[in-house]
Amino acid sequence: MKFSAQKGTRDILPSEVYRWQKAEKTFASVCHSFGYEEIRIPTFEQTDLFARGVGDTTDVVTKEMYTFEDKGGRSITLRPEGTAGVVRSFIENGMTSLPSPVRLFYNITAFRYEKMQKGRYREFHQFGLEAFGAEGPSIDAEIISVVDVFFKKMGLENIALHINSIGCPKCRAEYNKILKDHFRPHVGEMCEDCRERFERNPLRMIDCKVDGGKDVVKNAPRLIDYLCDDCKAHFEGLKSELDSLGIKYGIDPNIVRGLDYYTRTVFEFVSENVGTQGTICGGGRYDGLVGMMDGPATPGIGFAMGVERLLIEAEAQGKLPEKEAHVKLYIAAMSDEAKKTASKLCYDLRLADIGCETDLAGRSFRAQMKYAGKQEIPYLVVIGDDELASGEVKVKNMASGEETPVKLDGFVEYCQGNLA
RNA sequence: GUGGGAUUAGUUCAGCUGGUUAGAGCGCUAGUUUGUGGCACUAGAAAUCAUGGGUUCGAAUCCCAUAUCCCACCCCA
Repeated sequence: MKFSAQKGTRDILPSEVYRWQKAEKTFASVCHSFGYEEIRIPTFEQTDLFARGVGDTTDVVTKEMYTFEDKGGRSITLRPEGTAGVVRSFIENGMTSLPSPVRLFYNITAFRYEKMQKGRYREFHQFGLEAFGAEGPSIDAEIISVVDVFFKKMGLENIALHINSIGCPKCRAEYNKILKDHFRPHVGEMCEDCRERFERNPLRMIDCKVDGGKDVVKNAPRLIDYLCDDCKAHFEGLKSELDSLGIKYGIDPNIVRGLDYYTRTVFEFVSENVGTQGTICGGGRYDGLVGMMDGPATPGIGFAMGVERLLIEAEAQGKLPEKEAHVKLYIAAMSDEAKKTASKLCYDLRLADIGCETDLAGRSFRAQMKYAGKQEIPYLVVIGDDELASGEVKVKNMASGEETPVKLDGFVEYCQGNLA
């Protein structure tokens, strides 16, 4: 019986983990530069949190959650996204009384039971952030610019930003009526899902891939044309802030977002390179969510970015980072006596944060050289009888072939200053 | 949940219409006399041909089922 990684999960091996580390470091640093602080939340929560927070009619909640009963009889769910947990933590830990906006970012794994394909896994990684307590459109522009700056720091270009407004409960109720009036005569011709959507959430009929080509859908009234005055002003405000930041965007009235908590601003960063799962990053405002979770009414906004998709995009754009050499120096030893010296030297180097290796396998000198070459270790030192006698070694730069004599006494100090 | 394609050494693949001991490149191990790597040469390890059935004198090859992977629908990050 051979074990294998479970469907929809994958190992991130040393040969690619450095890409993840680069992205994680960059994301954290960009977030910090905007005043966002990292939060780490639990991997699982009580099931109701997601049912209420994400919306109990959404696909994510109805068919994609990893839910189980624990030994104490509690219904537990592996988080399918980050926002609900962060909101819970925000309320539970009294962050509502912190000066606003409260800015939080996170780097999490999330779990959805889905049929996998390109850029879509059952266990996947998200970078995300949430900002609480800011009502005006400036914060909307700010979190969009976090993504924009992050992409730039990753060297990525041409990832299209689409924005839309889906209004507040007030204008949405109004619009739903108008939309239903529009679709009512045609419901019979629409797909099964749409007939269901007509009752539950007519907004989503516009987004339908099956009926999308039909005139009824194309000519459907757009929510964005029926926003209330406040929502309209908010959206205009966002556009003008983005303009003044020089961030390009397109308005896509079809962005609906499948999570129930969104209000007003919704946006996506979309790429052609990721397959049909083109959305690298999606987010929006959720002004009702904190209140819905029994916290004090607090506006909120956030986004989540699919790290797998981000890295697919980086690869497509040829912007994967260089792998850095953790081991800087190889010490080849020619005798048992030399090996003792080499081991001690390595020990001291490591205390000084300098990565190094020496032979453990009892390999021949030649084989040691071969190993160091294959590992592409950038510097080499040979220790034999001559070196032991003279107390001096030659540090060879493998790229240039250049050799520098260095006394064993003070060797660590030399390495600290001179190994690139 | 619905479709399409795939599954042969660690890895990337070859193996024609079923015919004796299943191959290659890369990688790995060792060696090419213990003083300078990547190259080259030599040798070696490594595959119950995804799993389970079936057809056949004979199956990696044909059929069925299952699993997994990839892609699309759907949904989303």
